[in-house]
Amino acid sequence: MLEKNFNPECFEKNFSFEAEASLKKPDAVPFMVLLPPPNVTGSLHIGHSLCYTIQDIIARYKRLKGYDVLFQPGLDHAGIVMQLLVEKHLYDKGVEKGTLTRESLLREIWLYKENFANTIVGQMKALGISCDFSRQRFTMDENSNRAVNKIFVKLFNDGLIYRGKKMVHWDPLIGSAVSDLEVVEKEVDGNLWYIKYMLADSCGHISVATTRPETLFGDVAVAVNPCDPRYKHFIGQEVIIPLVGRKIRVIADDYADMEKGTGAVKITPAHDFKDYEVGVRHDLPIIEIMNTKGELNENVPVLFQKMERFEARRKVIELLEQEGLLEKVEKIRQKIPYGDRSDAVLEPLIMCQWFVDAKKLADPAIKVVQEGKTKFIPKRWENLYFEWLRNVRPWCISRQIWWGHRIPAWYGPDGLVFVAESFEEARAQAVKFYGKEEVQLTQDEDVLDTWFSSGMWPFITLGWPDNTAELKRFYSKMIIVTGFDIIFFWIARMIMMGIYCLGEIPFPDVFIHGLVRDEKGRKMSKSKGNVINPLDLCKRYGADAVRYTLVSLSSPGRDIKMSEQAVEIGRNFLTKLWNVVRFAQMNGCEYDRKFHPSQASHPMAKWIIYQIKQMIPHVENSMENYRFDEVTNHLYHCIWNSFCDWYMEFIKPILQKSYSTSEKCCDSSCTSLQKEIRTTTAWAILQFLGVLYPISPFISRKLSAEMGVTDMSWPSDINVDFKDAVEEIEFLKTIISSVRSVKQCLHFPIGEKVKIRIESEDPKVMDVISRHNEILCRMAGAYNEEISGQTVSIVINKAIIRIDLGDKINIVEEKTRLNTEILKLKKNREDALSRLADDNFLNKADEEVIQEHKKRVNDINEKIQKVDHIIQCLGTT
RNA sequence: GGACGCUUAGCUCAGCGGUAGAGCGCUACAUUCACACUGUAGAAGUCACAGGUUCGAUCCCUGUAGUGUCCACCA
Repeated sequence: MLEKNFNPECFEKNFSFEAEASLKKPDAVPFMVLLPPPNVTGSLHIGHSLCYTIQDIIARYKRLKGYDVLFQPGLDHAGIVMQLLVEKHLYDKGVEKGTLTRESLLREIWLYKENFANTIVGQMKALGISCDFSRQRFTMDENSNRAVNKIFVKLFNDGLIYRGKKMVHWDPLIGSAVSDLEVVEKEVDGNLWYIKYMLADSCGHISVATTRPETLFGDVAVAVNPCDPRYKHFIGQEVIIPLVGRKIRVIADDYADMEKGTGAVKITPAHDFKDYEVGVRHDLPIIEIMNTKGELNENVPVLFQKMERFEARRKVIELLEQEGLLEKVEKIRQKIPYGDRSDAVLEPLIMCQWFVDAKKLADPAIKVVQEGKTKFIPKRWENLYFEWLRNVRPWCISRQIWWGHRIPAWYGPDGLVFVAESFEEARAQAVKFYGKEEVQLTQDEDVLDTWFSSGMWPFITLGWPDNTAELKRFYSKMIIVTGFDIIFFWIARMIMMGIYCLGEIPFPDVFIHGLVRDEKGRKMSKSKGNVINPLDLCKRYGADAVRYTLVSLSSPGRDIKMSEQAVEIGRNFLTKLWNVVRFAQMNGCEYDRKFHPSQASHPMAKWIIYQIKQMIPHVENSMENYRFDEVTNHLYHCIWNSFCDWYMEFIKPILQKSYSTSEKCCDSSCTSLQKEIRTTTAWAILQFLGVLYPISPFISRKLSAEMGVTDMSWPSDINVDFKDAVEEIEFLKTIISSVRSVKQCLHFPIGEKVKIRIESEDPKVMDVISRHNEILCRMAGAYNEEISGQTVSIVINKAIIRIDLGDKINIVEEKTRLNTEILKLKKNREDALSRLADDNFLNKADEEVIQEHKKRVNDINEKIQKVDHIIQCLGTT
């Protein structure tokens, strides 16, 4: 028997879903949910909870629907993030950064990796995620490493990977290059300094505005717009760089914007992306003035050498001011690029790095989405995807850190590079190339961008490059669920890599969910202190409630405003369910496997069966469309409003034993009626639990087990036609609600029963009333008997319900109420009639709509007639 | 600067070419009946604004305003 209090903590921990997660159905249709691998560093945040819950719902639903589901978990090695984190941990333990060798640092990181991984798996299990943990993968597994090398070599041989000297975003704090995507622009307060560059051959100067005066040491020109009348005569002249005295030429280039600054801009090709392009156009020299630590190098005056970049900036300004070369300073808001992981100001530096020519990979990836082979849901995210891929730039994939896939490239003594899947192969290449027995080779020090291997996730998790059975069975049959923020980082690259490596799309559907924000709509962040920890919530409210709440709030293309209070939505609903099941249990509702809904005879049983029959296709439709908010909505109303509020109240007298003895209309089948109701009730509950199971699996399992059913199953087709019974019950519901409403509106004491009388010329209506008289009176708080004197009357379909409210009734008010009602009815009738009088409407509207309007008019007429009649009666009494 | 969203009840959000919906909140009543994490009833909306298409627009189109996000941008 269920405990009185619904306490998820007591039973959630007892359930493990590993058995069903690893269950294989070789004869069924394969379907795969590919879990985006969380960073091995992380613990799960509320965004993960939503993402994983959605995937778990899909996986469980598909399992119930008979698919052979592979729900594949894994972890990402998270190169830079992981190395930074472990270095910090070690630092806290007293290990200075830079004192460990490559090998010893990697050893340490692997140890941490094991710990972190266990934490994440534990958290996922607590949330009830039913992925197959026996198939847990890691981006640095043995086969993944082989895959990475193999693809690197293939891309290299195809000319799609190259090593070259280019300008990259450099993170001085991490000491590594990063890709464009790892740059975040932040708007900050800054200064715009106006500096005088004196003319070399005559007096006068050109003023140049800059936000980075320290880079003047690397200046090689000053550019002005060829159309700018202010500077036309300066073109070709020489100016002197302040503090260094080097002469540079004034050049004409469209790049100089007449509106910005002074219209003259200093050109520093070694330290600015745009300036670099100008330098190339004008064949200007490149002067690098900064080292990889962000300090000025030997190409600047001695005073500045080894000076940190921001210190150098202050010093430059100070000296310029002393020399009277600083014209003015302007306070501005400016956007500055920061590293997304280090939060350090990035420097554009020219360096030798490895790049992927993403442009060539992008074209087929654009095509498959255009052709609808891969679909984004909601569709509008495709725009973002196209936009990025069409403008994709070379992808810098080398990172100057140690944790990650080491680049499979080896250098000969003369610096020549040999790219191969292994050292042995590289050596063989080198031996052949140099024609010597022994060649000294050194491997490239760099590792690959984490996203390089993440891009292969769909197939390395299935065992590629080995030709496994899983690969054959599940590749391109999977769904990806993720947030829009990694469409570029991950989705685009998986599609590119998938097509390039296997010649086939990895997945037909990409479902993009919204971001989880705080209750005010702000992004959650540690610094704001508005982070909601999902595991705390699970502890307090239960994982089921958290899961239910998250998806009930998630609508397509919209972010979710989440608060702790919101979880009460799920908690309250599940408590209600718990209680109603407990009540059913207390009343001997037992599941009977042999029961079929078509056997039901009692109208209320038929009614609830019908409600469930109606709900199932709605839920299925919503599931197929990834509308989990709709799924919860359908369930909520069917369980709470239909089942608890109406059905349960309705059958209470039947369930409770005394009913069977006092009920007169029943013959010996009384106990069989009771049995039918009990069985129907249990059956209904199990249908609900089956539908709820994908969303809130713990409680579904728990309650199911209480009903003696251990296997969860999706409701099978309910093929019944209970139209008459449904109409009958709906009619009763309206009467009950209306009587209640009249009683309360006129302040009739709630606890007191009111006298009612129901009249109708239709014998069918009177039959319904007499059959359900007892429950009708019970639920309406009334008793049905002769009434003499004043009544309030309401019209429902073909019946008039007269209610005796004693001294609460005021004839004048009652007449007013009825007259107002007639006015309202007439207004509605007028609306409909005016449409029906319009030829345009009659000619052009759908026949169905016209009929509907006609019926509306008829119904209203009938009702007006009855209400009118009531008013007449009031007048005469 | 470019692109994409959003604007519906006090709040959070569904919806839809044919009489405007839910949850929460609010108001009144009920006090131990499975459930106060409850029940019953109720109030509450110019569907941002202006045009257009249509027999009919909250819904489709155009524009305006407000708001949010992403991309680009170190003068």
